[in-house]
Amino acid sequence: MSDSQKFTISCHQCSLNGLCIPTSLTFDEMDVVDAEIKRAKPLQKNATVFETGDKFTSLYAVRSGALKSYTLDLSGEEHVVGFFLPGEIIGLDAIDEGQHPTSIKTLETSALCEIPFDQIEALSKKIHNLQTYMYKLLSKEIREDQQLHFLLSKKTAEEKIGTFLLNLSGRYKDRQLSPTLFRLPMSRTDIANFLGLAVETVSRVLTRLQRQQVLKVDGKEVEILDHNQLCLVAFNECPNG
Amino acid sequence: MSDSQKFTISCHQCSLNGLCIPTSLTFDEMDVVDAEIKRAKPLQKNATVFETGDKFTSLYAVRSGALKSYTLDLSGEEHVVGFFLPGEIIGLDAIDEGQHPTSIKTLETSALCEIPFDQIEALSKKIHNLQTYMYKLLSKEIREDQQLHFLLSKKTAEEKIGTFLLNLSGRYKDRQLSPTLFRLPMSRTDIANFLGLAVETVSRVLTRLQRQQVLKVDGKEVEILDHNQLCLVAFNECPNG
DNA sequence: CGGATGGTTGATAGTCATCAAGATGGGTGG
DNA sequence: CCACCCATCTTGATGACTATCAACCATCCG
Repeated sequence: MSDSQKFTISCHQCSLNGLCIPTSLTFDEMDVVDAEIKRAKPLQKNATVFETGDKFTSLYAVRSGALKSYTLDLSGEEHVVGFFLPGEIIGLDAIDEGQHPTSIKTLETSALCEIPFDQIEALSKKIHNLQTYMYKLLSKEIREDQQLHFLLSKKTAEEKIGTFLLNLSGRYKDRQLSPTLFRLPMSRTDIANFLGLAVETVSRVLTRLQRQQVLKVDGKEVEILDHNQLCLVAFNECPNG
Repeated sequence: MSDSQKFTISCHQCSLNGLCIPTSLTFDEMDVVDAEIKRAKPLQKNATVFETGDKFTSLYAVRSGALKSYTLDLSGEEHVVGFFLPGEIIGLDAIDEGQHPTSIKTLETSALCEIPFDQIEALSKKIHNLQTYMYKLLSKEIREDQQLHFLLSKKTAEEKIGTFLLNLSGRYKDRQLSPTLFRLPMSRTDIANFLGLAVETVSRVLTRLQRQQVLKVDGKEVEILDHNQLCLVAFNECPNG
């Protein structure tokens, strides 16, 4: 198999699994899009993809692994902005100013697809669904940020952590992975930082939920034992009544 | 002057002041865009523009006034998601799902331009700068939400309110209004709700900042007396060293 | 004038941060 | 292969910030 063939195949996977463009691109259109997506580049744990202030040229689709985005304030304190799992797109916050407002680091060995943004701009004028996809992708991020806003401003520590776990669970489920048994790719410190809590609080809540038979926690391994109860903790409500 | 002429003129203002498309549309292109923007519709105080779950068809550019977006949780509690001032665009969070995740109410008499989204989609394939503008607009919102995330998860009540006031100040300044003397269009309750604080805390912080000669507060009228000091309160830092 | 809404002020209590110390565990080098 | 070490995590004790409860004041409007 020639190198360019492998490339095309890997990039078809990008379109289908990585970029997740959901519908109705023709195969020809997919080829055009794929041709612009650069080969996935593998990165070790703790590698920096880009840093605050770096020039923005490309979006990145996560193929495998997990990453965090963060900023540093003047006193050097880290602020975790979000986490990225396979299938998610990195860099949407950088389009506006042409430089990245956040830094990105891998939390474990990861692979990314680089997608030059000027190509997206050019192609999205020709391929209607790609433009629609981009608008929806950006809009979805805004909507999710609003939910996060609610989480951070109104919820207790227990609700925050419950919601966080359910969110991760849902994202794993979307990727055909187990929604009840998974591994936290990030440290307790990162979780605490992201949720605006102290590490100690995260630790305490997790052990409390474990004592209550809602979770089983072993280091980074988490098993959701009682999904309904976890929903109650997170939302004060339960999907089945 | 014919009705259609008036329409065009009002809509040129939309492009320049309302939509704030910053650069390089030709006059012909502006005419095309403007032709699709519906006449500003005036709304009284406390009017509902749309509600959670309503079908999404248009974005709205604020021409005058002020609005808030909010959701209601199951117990009927309101959660204020954000505020909109003249020149800002409402509805970006609705593109993804095709229905509005939030409700919008006017905080005072306001006027909006309705911009059908299918027209934006169609035109942004023809007019490069419009597509770029839309990408940047959406991206900017994401970036600002990240800053809000930081505000809510890490800052104290005083820092939150200081930052909130400076944010408003900046937005008024962008609109050629006084950045030091302005009127809060929203109630203390809305501010508290938005920032994840109790009304009492907002009230206390405002009076404290007034005692410290940082602000002058009279009901909804606010005057920033000591901008540097307010920056210190908000960010622990001061623009001039 | 009186009720309603919104805002301010005071007293108390609860949640969570902070400080401190111990436990666990993964990685490295001897 | 083991021992050590550093980072991460957990657990406990204390205290601070801010929510809550309660009362009072101002303003608006019928």
